[in-house]
Amino acid sequence: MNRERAGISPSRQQTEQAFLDAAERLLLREGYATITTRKLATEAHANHGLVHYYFGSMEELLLRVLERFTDRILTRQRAMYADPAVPFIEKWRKAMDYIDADLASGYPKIWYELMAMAWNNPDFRERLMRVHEQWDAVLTDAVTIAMREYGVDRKRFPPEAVAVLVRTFNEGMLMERLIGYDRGHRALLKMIDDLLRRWQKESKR
Amino acid sequence: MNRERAGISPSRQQTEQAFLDAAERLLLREGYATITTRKLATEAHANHGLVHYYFGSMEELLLRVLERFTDRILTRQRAMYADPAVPFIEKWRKAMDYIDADLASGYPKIWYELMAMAWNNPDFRERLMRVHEQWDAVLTDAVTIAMREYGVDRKRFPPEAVAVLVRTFNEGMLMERLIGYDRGHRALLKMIDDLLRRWQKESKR
DNA sequence: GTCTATACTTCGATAGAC
DNA sequence: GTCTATCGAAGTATAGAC
Repeated sequence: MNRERAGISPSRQQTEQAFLDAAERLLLREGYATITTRKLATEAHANHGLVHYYFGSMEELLLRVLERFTDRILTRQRAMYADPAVPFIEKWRKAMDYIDADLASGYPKIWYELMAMAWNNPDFRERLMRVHEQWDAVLTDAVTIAMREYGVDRKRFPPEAVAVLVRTFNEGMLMERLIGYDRGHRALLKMIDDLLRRWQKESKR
Repeated sequence: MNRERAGISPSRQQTEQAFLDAAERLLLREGYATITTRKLATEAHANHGLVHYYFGSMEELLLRVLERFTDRILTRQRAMYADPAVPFIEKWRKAMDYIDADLASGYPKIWYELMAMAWNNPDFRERLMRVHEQWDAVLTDAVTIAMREYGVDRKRFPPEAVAVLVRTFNEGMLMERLIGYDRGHRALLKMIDDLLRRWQKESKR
């Protein structure tokens, strides 16, 4: 008897989502390696037989987790960077504010667990490459506009390259924080903020 | 009969190393999640009972892998960056040359598998924090000297922050390559090389 | 649709033969 | 020191009861 006695039986949709939610919590707490159908079912307050009935296998379920999770992230990133009217420095600061909130919510841990699965799974790898492509497009656009806005020399600092720098240093920084290491992170973020502020000010003259 | 018939029985030392080598190969090929004592023993051409006899448990064995691997990396990094007489651009280019060679040899994959284990294991995390500290010290020193050499404004670009940027963007870039994504990487490396070359030339005048 | 019972496999770990 | 046999636990997956 896993469900509340007085409650109405949840729909299949709801139970599926409960499984996906539970899988994210397990990725956050223990990592992908130790997830089993039984543990997942317990976490989701559902029956472990349903995992196979709904998803076929754990592998399929985790692929669904990946898709749902990356959809969510991409939507947010697009919303954050898309508006060309917003000065880049504001987008940047908002993104940096997200870092702390995200670490508290566990987003990065889930993201990197999915990445780690992709290192050893072609289906996951394929999906994550597409996500990176889209994330790349959004960020490159924003950086291109920002550099025009700030009048930075596009020969010396190609927007494409700068966008990659931003993307990769973020990925590296978050990964370091997953092992509890953040030496110099604050100094780096301050350096970048100072730089953006200076450009922002100079471009207004 | 796992060993060659004509050969002399290998020493315990040799067999231990064979286990550690085999573990690295499995990390490279399949990731940490699927390593078992039996698979490891097959890969090492040894008996799976010896894993427990020598190391106590798979956990202990993998911790030994972590220690041996990170020792190797730190030694190389120190050798590469330590000499203050070598111009920074030469160190940098050597480091960038290593990237391709390393990816071919599988070093980064092993490194990130160990990182992924650390996300869910306090002992691993502790060890990797110390490695990052030492790596940080080496790189910060090298960057500090380089920036003095190149006469870069240390107020705007604190060496500590620059070192973190270099470290993190490298980590992020390598991680992207593990999923087969490298869009813009070449452009970014070229941008940095151009910058260093310009500084190098200007500083000689 | 949901859940339990069960088949089958594989794991870590160890006892005991050699 | 090395290897095999084996234990008990836990896994995936499914058949069949409800």
